[in-house]
Amino acid sequence: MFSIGQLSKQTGVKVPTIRYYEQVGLLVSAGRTEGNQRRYDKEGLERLGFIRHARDLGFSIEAISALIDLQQHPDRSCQEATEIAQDQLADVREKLRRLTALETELVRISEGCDGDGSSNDCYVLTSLADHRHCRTEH
Amino acid sequence: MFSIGQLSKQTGVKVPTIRYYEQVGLLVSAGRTEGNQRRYDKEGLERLGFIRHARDLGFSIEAISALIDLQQHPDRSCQEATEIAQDQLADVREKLRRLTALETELVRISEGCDGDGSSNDCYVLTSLADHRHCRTEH
DNA sequence: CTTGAAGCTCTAGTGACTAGAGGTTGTAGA
DNA sequence: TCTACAACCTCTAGTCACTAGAGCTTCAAG
Repeated sequence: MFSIGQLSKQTGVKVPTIRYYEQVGLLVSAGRTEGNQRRYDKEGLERLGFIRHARDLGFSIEAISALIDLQQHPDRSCQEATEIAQDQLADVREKLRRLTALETELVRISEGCDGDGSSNDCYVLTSLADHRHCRTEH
Repeated sequence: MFSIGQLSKQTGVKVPTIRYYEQVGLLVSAGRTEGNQRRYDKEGLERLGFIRHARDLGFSIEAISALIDLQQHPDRSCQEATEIAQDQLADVREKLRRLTALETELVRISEGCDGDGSSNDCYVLTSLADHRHCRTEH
């Protein structure tokens, strides 16, 4: 049996975050000692590991809830799980596309200015003032 | 002179967002009509355009505040502006790095599963349950 | 002069936590 | 067995950048 602090160390999830996950229903309410402190078993540890990993991959709390539901109903087709993962992938790809465009613009903006001179004619500022200078859509 | 609605249409920034920008000090308080409605001139329009563009590029409200301060003190060196832009670029690059790793994992996870079978042995779920399957750091 | 779109302020909600106050429990060492 | 104190508890409020809604007032076209 682990205390919340031990669970935190093993998973890398901060203590208040673990309590938050319980509050929003992502973790089942843990058992308690007589003095009202949370105690976790191996299952709790694994569950939190799953959540941690999914959060690292950018899944929302809502999506993770749905995935956990699926885990607990092994009779249901895993098509839903695949859909959630593919939605997430589409999301990540869209973000990549946008960030790549932003990188292009930021490089252009940063390189135009050598850091000398007054901000009067600073390339960073004039670039930001006028979208028409941009090479990409964003 | 423009009403807040006209300003919104011209810049693509929503009306409540414009009021929010004023509230947090990003936009100088607009002049008002006798009936207390906001009226903007060309300068207000340009300022909001600047903010819009910088937000699109991912700059925080705080960073934009700093950039606007610099615009209003043309005597100050633009080194600060360049620094802000380069910080933002570093930030974007870090996000790109992480997202690229996530994309790799998500492709691996999504492709492992054909959507058939029960969630009992769904590859998506087992992959998320065990970080050790991952090919990349994240 | 009427109508209704557009404006106003204020409060509260979003997601995923994080921080702090103020009190209680568990446990290691004396 | 006692004592210290780290770790735990709950609760409220704050973060960021908005967004939504209630309930009211003003502007401008017909």
